[in-house]
Amino acid sequence: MVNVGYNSSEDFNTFQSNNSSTKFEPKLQETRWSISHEKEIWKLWQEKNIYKFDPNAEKIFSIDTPPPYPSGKPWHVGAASHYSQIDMIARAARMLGYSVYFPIGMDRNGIGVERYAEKRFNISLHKMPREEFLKYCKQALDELEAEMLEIMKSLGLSGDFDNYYQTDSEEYRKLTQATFIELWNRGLIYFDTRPNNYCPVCKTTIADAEVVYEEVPTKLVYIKFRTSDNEEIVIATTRPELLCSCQAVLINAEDERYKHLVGKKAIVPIYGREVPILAHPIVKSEFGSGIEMVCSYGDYNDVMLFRELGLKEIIAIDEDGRMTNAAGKYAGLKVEEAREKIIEDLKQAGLIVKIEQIMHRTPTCERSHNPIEIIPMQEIYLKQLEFKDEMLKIANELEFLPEFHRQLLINWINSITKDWPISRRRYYATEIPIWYCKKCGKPHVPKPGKYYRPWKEKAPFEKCEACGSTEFIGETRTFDTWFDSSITPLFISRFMKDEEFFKKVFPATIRPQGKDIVRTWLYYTLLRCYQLTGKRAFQKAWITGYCVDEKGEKMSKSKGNVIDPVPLIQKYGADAFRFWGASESSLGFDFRASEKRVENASKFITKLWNIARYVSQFPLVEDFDESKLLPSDKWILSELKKTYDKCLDGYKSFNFFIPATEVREFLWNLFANHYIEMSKKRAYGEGFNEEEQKAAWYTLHKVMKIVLKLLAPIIPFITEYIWLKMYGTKSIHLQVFDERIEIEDLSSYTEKLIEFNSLVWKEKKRKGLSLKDPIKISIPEEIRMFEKELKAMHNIEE
RNA sequence: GGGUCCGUAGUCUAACGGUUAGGACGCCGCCCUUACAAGGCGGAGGAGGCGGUUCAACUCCGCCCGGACCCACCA
Repeated sequence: MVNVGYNSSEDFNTFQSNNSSTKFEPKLQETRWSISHEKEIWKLWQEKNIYKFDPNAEKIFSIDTPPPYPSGKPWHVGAASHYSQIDMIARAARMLGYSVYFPIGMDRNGIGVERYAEKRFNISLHKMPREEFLKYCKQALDELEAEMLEIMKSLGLSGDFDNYYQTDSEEYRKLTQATFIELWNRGLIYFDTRPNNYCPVCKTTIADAEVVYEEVPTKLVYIKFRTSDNEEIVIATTRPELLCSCQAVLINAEDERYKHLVGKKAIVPIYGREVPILAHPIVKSEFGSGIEMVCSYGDYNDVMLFRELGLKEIIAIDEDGRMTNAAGKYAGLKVEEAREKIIEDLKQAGLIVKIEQIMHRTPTCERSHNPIEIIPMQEIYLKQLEFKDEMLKIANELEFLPEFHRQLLINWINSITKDWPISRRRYYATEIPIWYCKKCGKPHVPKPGKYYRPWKEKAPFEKCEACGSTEFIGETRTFDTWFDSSITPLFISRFMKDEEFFKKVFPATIRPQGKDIVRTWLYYTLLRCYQLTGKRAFQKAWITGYCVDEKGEKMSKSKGNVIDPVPLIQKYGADAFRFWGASESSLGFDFRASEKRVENASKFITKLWNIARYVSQFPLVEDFDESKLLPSDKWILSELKKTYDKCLDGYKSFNFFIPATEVREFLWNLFANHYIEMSKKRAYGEGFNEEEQKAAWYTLHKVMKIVLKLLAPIIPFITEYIWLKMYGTKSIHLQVFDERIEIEDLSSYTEKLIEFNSLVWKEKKRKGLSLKDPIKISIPEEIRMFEKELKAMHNIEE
C-alpha cells in the first residue's frame, strides 16, 4: 500500500528551507505514474465510503443509471466509456455541491439474455422444461454480470455497488407486476387479436420499437396474372409465396394503362382463385408494373388495406415461420423455401416475366435480425395512443443534453400508430400476473405486493368472479423487457415502498443513455412513469452518440471490428481510458475507439504526472499577497481563470469534452510550455529574490491545485493520488468547485508571449545554439513587462 | 418523401461575424535545456460547390453535392 491514506499524518509543509542552494526533492518521487495505484486508491475509496448519499441533504442529485444489459462478451468498449462518463456526471455533481444518488443496476430480463444462453450452452428454449431453461439463463447472466461489474469497478465508478439491483430480482419483478396491476385496474390494459410483428425465430410478438429496418437484397418478381376475361396482367411482388393469401389486386385510378380493369376479377396463378381488381390511390404507377397484389400479410400496407377494403384474411404463415395449409403444396415449408419453390414453379409454368434484384428495406427483429412476419395473435396491450399528446408535451419540456437529440424522441412519438403489445411468448422475464378461469376464461389479476409466477403457482383466488368456478389456468407469457426496464426511476426511488425517500429522489435529476435507445428506454420510461405518477420521470436526458471503430463504422461481431475494453484498461489504466472517452468528442456526437486513441490519452496522464512532479518539489505556499505576484504569474492565473470558467460551464452541462480539452490545452500548451519555462529560474531561486521565488511557488501550486480539481471528475485516480501526496489528507473527491481567481487580466498578452518564445527558440535553432546558450534579441515593447523573466528563461543578453 | 447531425491538412478535432484558421495523430528535421525521449523545439500540409446578407463570412441564410442516422404504406 502506498502512502496516500486519508488519515496520513504526513506533514506536507516540511520541505527544507527555501534557500536557493538547496537541491529540491520532489514530493512525487516515482518518475512515472504507475497504473497499479488505481487499485489501491479504489480500495481506499471503498474503505472510507466517501460517496455516501445523504437523502436529507439540501441539494440532491439523482441519477437514473442505465442498468447495462448483458448480451454477450466482450462488453462493448463504447458501453464501458459510457459508464465512465456517467461516473463523471456523478463526480461533477458532487463537486458542484450536490449529494449524489448514483445507483448501480443490472438489466437481466428478456430475449437477449435467452438468446445468449441458448448459444452459450447450445440449448433451445423451445426444447427444454421452462424451469431448467431459467437456470441456464441465470448462470449465463451471472457470468456476464460479474465481468461487467468488474469493469465498472476497475473504471472507478463511484456508484453504490453494495446495493446494486437486478431487474430479475424478486424485489424488482414484484414492482414490475405491481405497476401492471395498477394499470390493469385503471383500465389501461386490454387483450386483442390483431396482425402484429412476429419473429419466427424468437417465436414471439414484438413491439414496433423492437423492429429494426435493414437493407436486404430482395427479388422483385414480375408475375403474370389473368383477368376473368382472359387479359394478361403483370404484378410485381417481393413476396410471391403469399400468392395463396392474395385477396385483391390494385391499380391506380389515374393509370391509363389499367383503368379499364377496375371491377373485373383477376385469377391468382397456381391457386386459381378469383379476386377483385380495385382502384386505390396508394398504388404508384411507376413502381414495378403499376399493379399491386394485397396479401395477408406482406407488410403493414397490406394490413391497412385489408381493414379498409374489408377483405377476409388468409393466414399463410404459422408461428414457426412455416407456410400453413392455405399454401397448398407449399404447406410446411419455411417462408424462404416456399419463396424459392414457388418462383421455380412459376418459371416452369411460364408465368414469370422477369426478376429484378432490389435493395429492400426489410423489417427485422432487433434481437435475432430475422425478417419479421405479420401474424395475428392474441396479445396483451398497454394503451399508449391516447397518451401521445401528453408524451409530446413531456418531450418538449424535458431538458435535453445535447438539445439536438430531442428530435429523435419527437419523431418517434409522432410515428406511433398502435398500442404497445407487452406480452412475450418467452421465459426469462417478468411473468404477467394473470390467471384465467378454466371454465369461462375470465382473467383475474391478483393484489400487488408479491412476486407472482402464474405458470407454476396456484392461483391466489378462491373462485371465479364471473362463474364461480374454482379452477384457474396461469398465464404463461412474460412481459416485454422494456416493460420492466422502463420503471428504473421508480425502482431506485423506492416507489410504492418508501414514500419519504420517493419524494426526495423522484423525479430523477438526470437520465444518462445512448441515442440508440431513445425510442425504447427513454420513451417507454417517460410513458410508464407518467401513467403511474403523472410526472415527468426526470429533469434532464443526457444522450451520448454511438461508439464506432477507427474508420467511423459501427462495431459488430460479424465485421470483426469489435474492441474489448478490458485489455485497454489493463494496459493504459482507467484514467487514460476515461480521458479518451471524455476528450474524443463533444456530448451527443458519435465517437471513435481504437487502441491508438487510448494510448494518446495516456500521454496526457504522463504529462500531468510530470508536471505535478516538478511542482511537487517546491514548498507549498498558500498565503501570499497576490499584489506582489510577477506579471508572468498574473498572466498564467488570468489564463487559468478563463480555463476554469469554461470548464465549469462544461461541468454544469455535463459535457466533459469541454473540461477535458480545455484543461489539456491550458496545462500542456500554456502552463508547461510557457509558464513553467518562464518561471523556472525563479522557482529555483537563481537570480531572483526570495519574495519573487515565493511568488512562483505560490502560483505553481495554485495552478496545480485547481487543475487537479478540474480534472478530478474525469481522471479520478491520478488526481486523487497527486492531491493526497501534495495537498492534504482529505480526498479530492470531497472538494467542491469554490475557486476564486481574481486577478488583473493579462490574458491579452498570451499570443505575444507565445510568439516571442517561439521566435527565440527558432532563432537559437537557426544559429545552432543550445537552448541554454545566451542570445542577443530584443524583447518587443508590448511584452516589456515580462522582461526580467523572459531574460532569465532564454538567457537573453543585453 | 420528411427529419436530425455533419462536411476544416493523409486522419481526427477546435475557435463571440474581424485570428498569420488553433490543437492532436501521422510525416520530416534538430535536440537528453536540473518535471517529462511515454519528452522538447522547428518544418511541410487545410475551409465540398454556388449564390446571398455584411464594411467584414470557416462562422449567418438559401440552394446544390456528399456522408451518417432516425421516421414514413414503395408492393
